[in-house]
Amino acid sequence: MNSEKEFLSNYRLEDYERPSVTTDVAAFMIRQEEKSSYRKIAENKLLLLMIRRGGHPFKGMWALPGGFLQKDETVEQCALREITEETGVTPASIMPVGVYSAPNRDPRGWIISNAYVSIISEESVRQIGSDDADDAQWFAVSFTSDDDGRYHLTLTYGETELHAVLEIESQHFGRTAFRIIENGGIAFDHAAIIASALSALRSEAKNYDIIFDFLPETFTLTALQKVQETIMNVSILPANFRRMVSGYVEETDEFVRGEGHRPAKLYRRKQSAQ
Amino acid sequence: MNSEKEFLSNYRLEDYERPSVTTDVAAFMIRQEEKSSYRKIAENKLLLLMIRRGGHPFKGMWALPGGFLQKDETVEQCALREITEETGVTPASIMPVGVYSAPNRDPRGWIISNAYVSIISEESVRQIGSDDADDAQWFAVSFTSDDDGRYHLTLTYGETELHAVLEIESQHFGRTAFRIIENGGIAFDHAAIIASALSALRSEAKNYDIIFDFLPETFTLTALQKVQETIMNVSILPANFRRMVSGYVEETDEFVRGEGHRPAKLYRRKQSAQ
DNA sequence: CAAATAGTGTCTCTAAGACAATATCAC
DNA sequence: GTGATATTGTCTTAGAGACACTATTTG
Repeated sequence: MNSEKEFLSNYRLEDYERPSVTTDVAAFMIRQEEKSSYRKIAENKLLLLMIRRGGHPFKGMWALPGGFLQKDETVEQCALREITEETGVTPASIMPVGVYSAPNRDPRGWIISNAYVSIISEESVRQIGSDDADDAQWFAVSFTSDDDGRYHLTLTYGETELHAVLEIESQHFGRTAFRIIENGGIAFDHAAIIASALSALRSEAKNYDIIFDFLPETFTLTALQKVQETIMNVSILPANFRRMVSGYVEETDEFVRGEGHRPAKLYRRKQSAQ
Repeated sequence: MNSEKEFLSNYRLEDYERPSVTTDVAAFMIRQEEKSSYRKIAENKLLLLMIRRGGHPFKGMWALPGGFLQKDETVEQCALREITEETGVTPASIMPVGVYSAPNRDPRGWIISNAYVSIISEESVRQIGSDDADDAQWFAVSFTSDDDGRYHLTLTYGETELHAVLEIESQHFGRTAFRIIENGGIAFDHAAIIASALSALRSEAKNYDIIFDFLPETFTLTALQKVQETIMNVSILPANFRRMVSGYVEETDEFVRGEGHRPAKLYRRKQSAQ
């Protein structure tokens, strides 16, 4: 009969084969485009951070930022660390989207990935600036479904356009897992991760949980509405949007002036549970 | 300059330290209790499968069924395999609830766990029977919150009562992650996994996605309502429940007779997307 | 008939969508 | 004043909760 102490000192985890564990992070940001004319409102674009792979495998293709789990951290901390290393910015929010563990998903061997989605405000990126080499870029995202139940993910940066085709594999919680039909030049199974991350983003945006993370501390309700419309890919009547978020925001005394029309009151997120 | 082939043949994953990866599964079942009197309807109990640990660490304490990930399977397949090995039954449904990777969560070393929740119908268990040793048992589950924002998880089997206290750590999607205040005799961090699994179960039950998995192919609407009430821990007016699920079910020609009151029509789940 | 569940009809209330109207600035 | 956005008010409609009522069986 062993004591627990004896047992543990004799225990050899190394006797069993183990996978390598990584995290891959889909980091999203919303950028205001150029105003088409003064006094018109700026359009928003949803952007995703991608890294061009410098080495094999999938050399030269684009992939999500990610890296190996270290012994002294949780997978969530690992995901945060990856984004901070890559952008210099700590994300406003981060959440898991799934585990990818198909035996042949990585040609280097047995590697399973914990996928996360994170949100970065444009403001924080502007403050830090970007000293990235040109191997890290923000791609504009488009994600739509056609009549055949297929989903089209298009990432655009300058002349580069990556177009992946996917279909639904399973649905749990508000989340959807996808199967890749064409990876469109996106490395590994990352096209599926990105699609799943987008569906997670939309699911969370439904109850206004995460849209604030794209904006600075204070914001106009119109700016908040544009974020919601950009993520959900819908358009909302201002009167209805204001009523729906009214429980989640509180007024400040500040106004935004000088835009060529009626000044807009600045709001901040209400902390109390609605 | 290497070719991809050369690169891969020289690649040594073993150069990096790797964690062991397990899955732990919270398997739920709903059992009809004895009728208090003839012609009265039977009450339901929510049950959770637990295993008494035969070895160190946490020897003699109760834990979720689980095991190490094998090289030729996904984590989801691993979870399915564990439940089938333990019960002889393939779950009607299975879904992920989170990854547990705190560095010191397992005294044996660096072990991260993929947690799943699965649903088993009482019918399937009754058909297979249980040849388990007495180290695998179904515990009755109670999960409530008090006014201080604390959550109380109570597992009962015969004389054995395990009572854990938890609080909310984070909320994403419909899911909630918990922090353990007292583990109540539940091994590892499994009390937190169970709490999270229950919140996942409730979240999924909201839109009637999983309640059918607790029942046989055909069922009465009252039986379906009892399942919903048991999981959500609420009571619903029959008229309203019938209206709400009407889009998810379709009639059969069968009736249940001989219960001392008006016969109930049997329904089955409607396959078409509502 | 009594006890019990099965099943239907309808009133109310809330929240979301549609739309009209007013307010306020920069030029 | 004009062009643009900011903000408010209200009509309509869909869906959930409450509740009263009818239907059908076994003993």
